[in-house]
Formats: sequence, structure tokens, C-alpha cells
Amino acid sequence: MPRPLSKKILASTGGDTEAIRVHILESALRAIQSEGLAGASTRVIATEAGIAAGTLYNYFDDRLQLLAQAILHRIQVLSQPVVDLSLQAGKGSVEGNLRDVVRQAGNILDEVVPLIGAAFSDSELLGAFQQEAAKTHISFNPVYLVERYLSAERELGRISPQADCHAAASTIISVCHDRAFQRYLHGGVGEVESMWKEIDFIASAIAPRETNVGKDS
Amino acid sequence: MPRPLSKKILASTGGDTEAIRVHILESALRAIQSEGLAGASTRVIATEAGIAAGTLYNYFDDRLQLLAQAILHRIQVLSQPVVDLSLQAGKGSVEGNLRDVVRQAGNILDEVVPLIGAAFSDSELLGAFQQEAAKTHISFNPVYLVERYLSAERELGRISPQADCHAAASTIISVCHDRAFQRYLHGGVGEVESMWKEIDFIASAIAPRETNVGKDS
Amino acid sequence: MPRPLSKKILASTGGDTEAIRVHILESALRAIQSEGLAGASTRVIATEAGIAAGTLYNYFDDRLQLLAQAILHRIQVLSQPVVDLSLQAGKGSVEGNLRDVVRQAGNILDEVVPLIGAAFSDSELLGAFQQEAAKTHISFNPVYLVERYLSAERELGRISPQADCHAAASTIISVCHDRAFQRYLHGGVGEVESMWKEIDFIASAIAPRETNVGKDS
Amino acid sequence: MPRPLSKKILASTGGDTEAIRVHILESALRAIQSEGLAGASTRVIATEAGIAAGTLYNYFDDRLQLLAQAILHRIQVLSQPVVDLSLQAGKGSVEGNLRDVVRQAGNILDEVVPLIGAAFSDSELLGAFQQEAAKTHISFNPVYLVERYLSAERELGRISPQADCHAAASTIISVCHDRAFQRYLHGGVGEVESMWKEIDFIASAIAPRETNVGKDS
DNA sequence: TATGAATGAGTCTTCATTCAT
DNA sequence: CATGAATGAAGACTCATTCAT
Repeated sequence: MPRPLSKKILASTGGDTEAIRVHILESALRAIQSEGLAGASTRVIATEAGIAAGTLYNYFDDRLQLLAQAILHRIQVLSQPVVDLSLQAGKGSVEGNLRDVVRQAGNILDEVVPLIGAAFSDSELLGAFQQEAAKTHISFNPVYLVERYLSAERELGRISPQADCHAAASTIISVCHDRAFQRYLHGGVGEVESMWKEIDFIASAIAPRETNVGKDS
Repeated sequence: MPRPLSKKILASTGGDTEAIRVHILESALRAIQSEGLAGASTRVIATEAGIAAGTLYNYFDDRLQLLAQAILHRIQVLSQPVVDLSLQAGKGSVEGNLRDVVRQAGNILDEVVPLIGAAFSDSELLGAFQQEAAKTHISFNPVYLVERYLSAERELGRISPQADCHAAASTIISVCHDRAFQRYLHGGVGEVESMWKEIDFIASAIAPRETNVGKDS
Repeated sequence: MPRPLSKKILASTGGDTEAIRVHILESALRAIQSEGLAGASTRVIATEAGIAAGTLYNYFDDRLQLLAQAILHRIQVLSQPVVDLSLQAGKGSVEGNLRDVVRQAGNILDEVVPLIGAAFSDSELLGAFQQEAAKTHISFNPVYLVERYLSAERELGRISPQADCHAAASTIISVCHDRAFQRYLHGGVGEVESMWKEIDFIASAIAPRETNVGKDS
Repeated sequence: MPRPLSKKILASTGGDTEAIRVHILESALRAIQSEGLAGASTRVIATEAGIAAGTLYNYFDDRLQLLAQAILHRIQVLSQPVVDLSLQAGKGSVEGNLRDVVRQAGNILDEVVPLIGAAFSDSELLGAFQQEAAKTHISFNPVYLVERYLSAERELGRISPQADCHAAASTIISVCHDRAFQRYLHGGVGEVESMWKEIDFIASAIAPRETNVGKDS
């Protein structure tokens, strides 16, 4: 017999359907993060969202779709505020800028990796995830951000003209990804610094060949 | 009706307890790979193994231990034939050798990544996995294999004396890991070639500065 | 297929939550009485109640709580109509009144003893039972009822002024308890009469020494 | 392939079939007492007995028969050493002697009651128990022991000639039984003293009417 | 005769989903 | 459009019993 959504929720969403959907997605994400994927039952999610279990089905086809969208939504939100690194070209040191982007990526990935990992365990969820991911246009590709920055620096002559900026950027991001997974797998935390040697290695690989410069002059 | 193991199984195991254990482990692995970790229920595994559900518990404490051991067993089997790359030092080209190791790692990781990834979603499984892994001596750490090879090449003068072999090896393996994850996540397959640019990039980063040297002289 | 409660049940409960709870409790009790405590599985109880197995868990935390509440509920129902024996003081004969209370207690105990006894075998159930009993206010203590009656009779001079009313009452109830246990243990039924000798014995123990007094005077 | 019983067991039983049977019964009893009736699975019993699970079935038809016999066997053993109270007639005080028997009965019942109680939970076990009990001739009936003693005292003039010795004895044993159950049900221990008032009550009921004696003299 | 691995029915419990209200 | 009680199919795990060895 209960009709209206709780006042609390109505207040925060204005009763807007899309806002409620997002509210549920965020609740589902909290459930996943606190209870684990298996523990994020519809009841837990509904409780977290402050709505009835049945109400979920007015907004989502089934639990899997809801979970997949919740994860994707969070990834999109996290990816939003990535700084346009290319603006930093010419400022500071190349190596320092790369460290900055690595640090930033690390923070994001520390949250994203468990979410992605969760999808690995359930082939149905993985399918739903891939399906939802296909619908969504993920313009955010950190590789391109970094590549654009490196290209800008190359134009400024701060890195070697022969440097393969795409390969370098791609390699950097791979290291970030891998380390985030390792941190999660081994329960390590805040060990972003363990990447510095690799980052330095890459930075030096694209650095202008000072020896040449020195020798030429 | 509780009698003998099916003739089929007895034939392939000879009734040996350890062989039956392995038979179950392999059946469990097939179940994980075809149904996903979450779908690998005790019933599915038992069916796949051709035994009764209860029989599993004569060989394993519980489902989690069984899954963890199944995954570890497969990883050990896969890691068995890893070539000692350092034997290749001095032969072929460094870049070619790295491509070989990357190809080999790619094949293994394509199978291992979904297995490891599965453990991500379930902290209990992760625990069981780490516990079982602690019992097993997994000496296989690809980073060291590659690093050893690179060091050998450095001694031979085929790569730059200043090269940070550990950072380079670590970076290579990170790229391998990341790409395996990407392949799994996006359902892509056989895209090992997409790594060549990054491998070349790393190879050139550690290459001796012959050209410069040559130019100078 | 998950819809409404069966018409039969809805008819008898009006759909009232508390009425359904009681309906389940009574079904559980029938299950215990016909199958024994160990045989009162959730499936049996659900079948007896005409509901789905899962529905039990909408009303009770777990099987043990359900069983404990079922037993307590029955005890409360049985204890309801216990006559206030002290009202009988001065009427009829003391011995006759005691026989009445013994008969009444016998009927109740014949049903209660198997229920209580059941809790003996399972320490977990015993725990659940004690926990539930703590919540419920069971004021019914037959010893005090009988003691109050005997005291009233003593005031009226119908029993000896030296009589230890509490000890007498306690002894009477002990006899009732023990006989109920014996009846249950040996499958005997309706042998309440076997107690008359003991009751007479107790009655004569507290009787005023009229004969002596008479003889003396 | 293992043929002989473990040396340990052979040593203690001499390989005698009946001795082995008793050994199993005692092991089963320990299992019941330490694990509870439900916890006394065939495997637990077999382990406790130091034999294989299947071996049980060479000595007993099924688990229920085994349990019932184990309980009965223990009860018989416990009942063995009951002192022939009638030998005490004329010595000490009647009240003191009754207290002694009550104390002795209390100790036995404290162990017997949980065993009997266990049978209450499982109607099948209760049936098996009653069946086994019927086969066995339980000559031990404490009521008769006490009655015999009281009769002896009556002959000696230490209790009233009108005393109904059977009713008194029966009442005493009932009190013992009931208190043992109460102790078990409420977890009370060593509270045998709580019975003294009732015992005194009964003792005084059968005491010679001193007042008469006094008055007559 | 003793063994103990194999069985599979059975246990309690959870949960995604539906739909009458 | 929200509710939440009802469903029943799983789920993991246990255990009495059998029988080939």
C-alpha cells in the first residue's frame, strides 16, 4: 500500500526518474564496495538505497544489469575530473609531470580495479558489463591524454624527437594498471612509490639524448 | 548405491588417491573456465568430474579450498615449461628474444588472468587462494627471469651498460599483464601483436647507443 | 510463481501477519509432536503449514528460534486456563482438591513434558529455548499455586498448623512431573490414577492430627 | 585391505566379540556426552572407538540401535553399585539415611537424565530405546530399594506403623527425578541440598507420632 | 572380518524475482 | 509507480549406509 518514495529520497532526487536511477546505482556501488560483489544482494542494495526490493525492477531489468551499470557509472564518474595533462607541457620537469599523472591514475585505479576485478568472477556479469560498456561511449582513454602531453613536450624539445610518444604513454599506463592490480591482489596500499623506478626508466628512454647534445656542442 | 568410482575414472586414475584429486582439480578448472568462478558450484564440479557431490569432500575441506587449489594447480602446470630465457643471451636479437618471452607470457597469462582475476571478487576466495599459495612454492617470477636475461645481455655488451635491467624487466611484464587483462576484459583474443610497439620502445630504451657512438667516432 | 498465500491460510488468518506467525507456530508444534523434534525439519514444518520453505524465514530467524517459540507458545496456551486453586480453599476435601490439581497438571504435563524434554538433546535448542523463555513472562509456577492454596487451607485450620506448605506443594508437583516423564518414557497413557497413593500420602502428612486431638480430648 | 582390529583394541578386548561390542557402546556414550546426541554421528563414534565406520555395522543394525543400547548400557552400569539401603535400617537416623540415598540417586540421575532426555527428541530413537528397554530386564528399581528399607525401619519401630512405605518411597524417588531434570534444564549444578526440605517433609510424615507417644506415656 | 571411499538424499538457509495491493 | 510477502530453485555441506577389497 505504500505509494510515495521516502521523503528523504524524493528530496534529494526531486522525484526525477533519472536521478533516482543514479541514486540506486550509487547505493549499489556502496553495497559492492562494502559487502563484496556476492554480498551485494538485491535486498542489501534496496536497503542501502532506502527503497523496497521490488522497486529496483522499475529501474533495471535485473540484478546483473544493475551491477554492471553501477560499476560503469562509478568508473565514468571517477574518470571525469582527469586533468588535461597537456596543459602542463613545458612546465616543471617531464619526469615530475609523469609522476603526477601516475599518482593520479593510481588513486583512480585503486578504486576501479576491485570493481573491474569483480566482473571477472561471474561470466554473466562480465557479459553484462561488456554489453553495457559497449553502449557507453568511454571517451576517456588515459593513454591518449598522456600521449598528447608527450607530443606537446616533444614539440617543445623537452623530449627526444625520435621518441614514440604513443608507445611510451601506453607503457606508462600499463605499468599503472598492473601495479594497481598487484596492490589489490597483495593487499598492498599506498605503494605508488614502487613505480618510480619504472617511470624513471621510461622518462629517461624518451629524454633528449643529452650525450649527443653535449658531444655535438 | 554408494559403490565404486565410475569405470571411466578408475581407468584414467588407476584408483590412485592423488590421481583422483588431480582429476577433480582439473574438472573444477574446466568448470571455472566454462561457467565462471561463481558458476562453479559443487554440483557443477562434481558433474564435470563424473562423481557424486559428496565425494568432493573426501578430497577437499570445502568448495573454496578446492577452487583455490584448482587455480593454483593450473598455474603450476602452466608455469612448468617456461624456458630459461637467460640461455638465449647472445643469440638472435635482444628485441626478438623479448618478443619471444612476451609471446610466451601472453599465452600463459591469457589463461592465468581470468583465474587470478576471479579471486578478486571474493575476499574469502582470495584468502583461501593466498593460504594455498603460501603452502605451494611458486618460484616462477617472470620479472626475475627477464631481468636475469637482460643482465646477461648487458654483460655481453648487447644492451647499454647504464640500463636499469630490473626496471626494464618489470616494465615489460607489466605490459604483458595489462594486455592480458585488456584482452580478457574486452573479449579480444590473440592480439599479442598490439604489444610490439611497446616492446620495441623498451628494447630501444635499453639498446646501446651504438648509432651515437658510431656518429661520434 | 511467488504470489499469494494459499486461500485456505488467508481465510483462516485474514492475512494478518501475527495470525500467520501463530499459524506457523502451531504447524511447527504439530510437526514436532508427530515427527519428533529431530524430524521437524524446515521442510516438514513448511509442508504442514502449507507454505513454501523460504516463507518461514520471513517470520523467524532460523529453525531453532521457530522451534523454541513453537514450544513456548504451546506452553503458554496450555497454562492459560489454570484454575486459581486458592479459590477452592475451604470447599470439598483437601485431598479431593489436591487430586483435582494433580489431574489438571497431569493433562498439561502430558503434553508439555515431551516438548520440554526435546530440548534436552540439543544444547543449541536449549539455548534458544532459554533465550526465548527469557523474553516471555511465564508467571505460571504451579508450585506457588499449590502452596498458596495450602496456606489458605492452613489458615482455615483444615491442615496442620505445623505443615510446611512449600515443601508439600513442591513435593506434589515433583510427583506430577516425574509421573508425566514416566508416562512419556514408557509410552504409558492416562495413568494419572497411579498417583493417588502418593497424593494421599502427602495429604495425610499435612492433615491436622484430628484423630489424636480427638482421642486426647 | 586392513584386516585386524587395532592392537590397542585387541589388547583391551582380547578380540572377544562381546567385549568389542561393549567397547563400542562405551565409545558411543562418550560421543553422546561430549558432542550431544545429534553430534554423535557414526563417524564420531567410530573415531572415538578407534575403528572404521563400516565396522560398526558388524555389531549393530544401525545407528539408532547403537545409540539406544549405548544409553541403556550406561544406565545399567550406573545402577549396578546402588547400595542395599535396607542394610542401614536401624543405624543412624532415618532422615540421615534418606538423605544419603537421595544424594546417591542424585549423582546417578545427574548422568542418567541427559541420556534419557536425549531420547525424547527423536521419536525413532525413543522407539528404539523403548524396544531395547523392553528386552532388558531392569531389576533395578530404586523405589523398591527405598521401600524395603522403610519397611525394615517400620519393623524396628523407627517409623510410624501406619506409614505407607511404598507411597513414601515412590514420592522420594519422584522428587529425586524431578530435581535432576530441573538441575539439567536450568544448568544448575550440585544443588542437591535444595531437596532437603522436601526430604525432611517426607521423613516427618512417616515419623512415629511422638506427640501421641508423649501423650500416651 | 575390518576397512574406508563412494554415494546421494537430505539439511538449513539465501535470494532474485513476481505481483496483488 | 512503490511495496514487500511469497516463492522455490539453488547453494554448500553432512552423514548413515554399502560393499569391493
